[in-house]
Amino acid sequence: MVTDEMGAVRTPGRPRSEKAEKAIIDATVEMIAEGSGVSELSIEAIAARAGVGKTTIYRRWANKEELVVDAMATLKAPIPEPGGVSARDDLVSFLAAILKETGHPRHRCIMNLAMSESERFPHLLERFREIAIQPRQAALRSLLRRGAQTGELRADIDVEVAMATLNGAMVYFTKWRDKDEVLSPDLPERIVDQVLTGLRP
Amino acid sequence: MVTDEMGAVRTPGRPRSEKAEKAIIDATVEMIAEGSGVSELSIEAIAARAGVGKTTIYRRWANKEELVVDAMATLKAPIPEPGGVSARDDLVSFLAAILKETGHPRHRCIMNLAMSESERFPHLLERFREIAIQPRQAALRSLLRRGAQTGELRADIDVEVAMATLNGAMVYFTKWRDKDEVLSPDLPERIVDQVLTGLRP
DNA sequence: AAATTTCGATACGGTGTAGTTTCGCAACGC
DNA sequence: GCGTTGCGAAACTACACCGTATCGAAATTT
Repeated sequence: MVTDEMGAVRTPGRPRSEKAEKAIIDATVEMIAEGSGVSELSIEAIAARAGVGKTTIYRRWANKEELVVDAMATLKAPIPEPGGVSARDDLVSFLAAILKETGHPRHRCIMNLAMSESERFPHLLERFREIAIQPRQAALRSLLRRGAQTGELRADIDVEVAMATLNGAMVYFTKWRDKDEVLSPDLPERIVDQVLTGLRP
Repeated sequence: MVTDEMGAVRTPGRPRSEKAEKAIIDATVEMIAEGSGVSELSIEAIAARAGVGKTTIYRRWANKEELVVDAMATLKAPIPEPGGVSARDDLVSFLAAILKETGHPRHRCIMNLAMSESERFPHLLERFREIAIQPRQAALRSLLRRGAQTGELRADIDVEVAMATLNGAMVYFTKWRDKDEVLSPDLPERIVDQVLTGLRP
């Protein structure tokens, strides 16, 4: 018996292939990114795409949902950087980062699942909150709090509502715009400036 | 050969049953409202639920997507009433109407489809825009324009961004709140007031 | 070398659905 | 009454996928 560098016991026999594991998860992520819902995802298709036997999948995951959950867990939330000069600039950068992500298939993957299937797959929803929603909410919240402290924003702002308007506006544009309507790249600025300034004269 | 009151030619033989047609569409809507995605909907299940032979469905619709499209077409956009005293009140009423709808299964049906499957089913997306998005956008847009005309809002507001923040904020709360977090009923007011006032001191 | 475990491949029985066809009956115009 | 068409029910063929089992080869410990 042998222990690896982590101190874990290594059992005899051929070790599990990390390459296969990665290929399986990659295939899963790709297929979701291409628009497959969880229910359309078949183990057979994943195995074929990953160039792997079905056995290799079943040996590692008990069911589809767990595989998808693990696949999502590999998609790290890209850290939105807080380090700007003003709250306004930080907010613009934050929204710009989100806008940029939506073009990336990996995060379209997260989005698709979040929007559609989270209701039917509770574990998935849980993991999704953890990976995608909460980090961003936390970042945005601290941005707003800091702005309120420095006096750039009112001290009594409703942070949750502010988060909803900013974040919601981006989602609205990226998900519900007309099919071939182009997103103007200054969207983040327009949104932030309007939210900061308000609509009243 | 006979013509009905619309002047259309009535072919010989037994006429198609409107009752069956309604039952089919109702069953479809119900199942979607309960969380079925388009791909999970089976013609067989619809037929069984509607108390109808599969033949009766296939005779009318060539495929599932067309059936779903027709089913959605029966869900009228509930007219958001414009007749308030101030732009602020109108906006609050508008958001309140949307909030109320989200509790209603029929509109959860629309929402679910819109969020999830619209990318994969272009006809569906098209119809969804027509039924759900465009009427609301139009109503909200005219509300904002009117507010700008009366001077209650600035004359130079970015209407599209304003729509996105208001509408997006509601969607954000209704879709992405924590599972058992309750929606405070004054949400529409909080959103509208913040969007109108802005975040700056 | 022997034992053990995983690998990809393939095959298997079982289930669910698609879409078609057939049946006997019902509803309509002629 | 007759011809036509729609009706619900059932049977049918054809897949796709599930989850398991089996295979010979490969990788690793003992």
